[in-house]
Amino acid sequence: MAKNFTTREEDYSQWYNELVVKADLAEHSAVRGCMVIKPYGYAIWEKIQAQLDKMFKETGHVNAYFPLFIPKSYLSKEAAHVEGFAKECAVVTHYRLKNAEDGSGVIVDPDAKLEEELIIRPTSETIIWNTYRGWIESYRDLPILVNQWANVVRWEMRTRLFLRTAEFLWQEGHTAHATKEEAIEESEKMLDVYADFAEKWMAIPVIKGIKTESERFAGAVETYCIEALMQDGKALQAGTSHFLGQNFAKAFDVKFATKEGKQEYVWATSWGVSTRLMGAIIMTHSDDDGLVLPPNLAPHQVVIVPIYKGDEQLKEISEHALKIKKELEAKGISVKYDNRDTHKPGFKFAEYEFKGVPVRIAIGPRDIENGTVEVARRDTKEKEVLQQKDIAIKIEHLLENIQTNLYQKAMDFREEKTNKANSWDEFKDILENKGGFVMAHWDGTAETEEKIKQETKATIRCIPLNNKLEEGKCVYTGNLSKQRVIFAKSY
RNA sequence: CGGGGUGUAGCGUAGCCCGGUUAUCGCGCCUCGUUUGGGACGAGGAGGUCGCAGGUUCGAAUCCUGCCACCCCGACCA
Repeated sequence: MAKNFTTREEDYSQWYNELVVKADLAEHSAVRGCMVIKPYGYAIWEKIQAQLDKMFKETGHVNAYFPLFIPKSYLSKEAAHVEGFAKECAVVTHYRLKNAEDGSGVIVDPDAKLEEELIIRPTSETIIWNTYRGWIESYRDLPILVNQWANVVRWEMRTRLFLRTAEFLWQEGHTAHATKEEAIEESEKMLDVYADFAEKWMAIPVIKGIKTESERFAGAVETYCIEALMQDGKALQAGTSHFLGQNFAKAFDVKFATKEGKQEYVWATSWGVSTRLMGAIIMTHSDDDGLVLPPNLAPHQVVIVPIYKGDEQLKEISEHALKIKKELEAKGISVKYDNRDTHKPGFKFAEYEFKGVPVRIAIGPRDIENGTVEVARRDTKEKEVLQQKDIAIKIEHLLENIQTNLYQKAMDFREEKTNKANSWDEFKDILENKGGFVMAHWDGTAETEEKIKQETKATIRCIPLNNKLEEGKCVYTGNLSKQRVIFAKSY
């Protein structure tokens, strides 16, 4: 049953389909590439949501909700934006069905054609900036720091479970500011929030950087990103934050009166992360035995499995188990006590390993006798027998330990897979044989970037923030370069 | 949209080339019993428009034609 899940993206698909966070691809072609997120998978998303939402609020943001439908004309107001999204939009053209005259079912009523087509949001900049025009008159109305939890649709030609689905869940922050400096500060601040979340909660090390012009968000002046490295050596963009300049303010005519009484265009940012993060967690930590969840995001941090013969023994063991459960819960640890009598302990052990529960406690007659429990950690598969006394504090430390260990393991892996290339041959060799991040000099032109992509499939993931400046020669053209940038094959 | 591949039970499959009883096997599911410290065992049972439509034939999962769907690779992208 165990397959080499850690090396190839296709194998992860089997994962999803078999047990873990099953994403059923709908059978009908029209909804091909959409996910059904099963309860256990959704519980992980809820944990992600809860923590991010807290961090957004701590940085002064509030939630709001904007329409799913965007009038077509809105989308066409910002030139670069429409160019970036036009090719992947789902369009609503009618508002009514009727019975077919030949009785063959329902058909679209041709009389119910919309005057103006509606686009199902691929992102909400346009409708939000159209709304902001009415909210902003004076510098006193600024800043606006709004976030939206929503679903969006991008009609991708090719979908990949979790990483690129036709419909996905995300949050999108849209802020408006009086000054350029404040807006830039906001986009950098939110990038820090994302990086913090990735490292402390998902246990995924990320590199903060800015995108090159060709990889920049459609309509942005600057795109900041966090880049993570998956176990198969491919890079994954885990989050983005954009400094939008005055592009959307100009497109939607959003001006404010300054203290001096002058009319000026508003400065904007937008930032988002999506259900792709769940893919990142799976592809960073999973092993051949299944999912491995970081304790901070696991729906159940601890599972207790009783081992017993007969109802009487179960009753006695349950008393101990529930007492331990209570003690753990008092420390804020989420615990599941699995007393189902329809499955044997061995089956449960395997099942929770597959689901990535960080810590498993087994308790049976032997333990009752000795006042012990058997504690197994998911990340290393190590087991030890511990005294029930003070178990809560031990488990608390163990969970912290697992969280740190997962991060360190991922960090070690990334460092091993980050290499410098000083020649074109070396560059190609690393990409082909080692994978991972390649630090190389680049002459700064989009042409060179494009040629490298054509020849190797690798793209510039980002130019790291606070990058070390060093003189060098472009790995492809030999032209002068002032710094190394990060190349990788990516999802 | 281009190139390749595949459709048989909830999942994974054999059979197809070379047409012939009641469509194979494993997992899963149901019942009963024995089990329960690492995915239990035995016995019995349920479950099928063989992707769809047409054709050839005494007879089609198997041969022919058309259609549909899905998967993989590429362009696009969080």
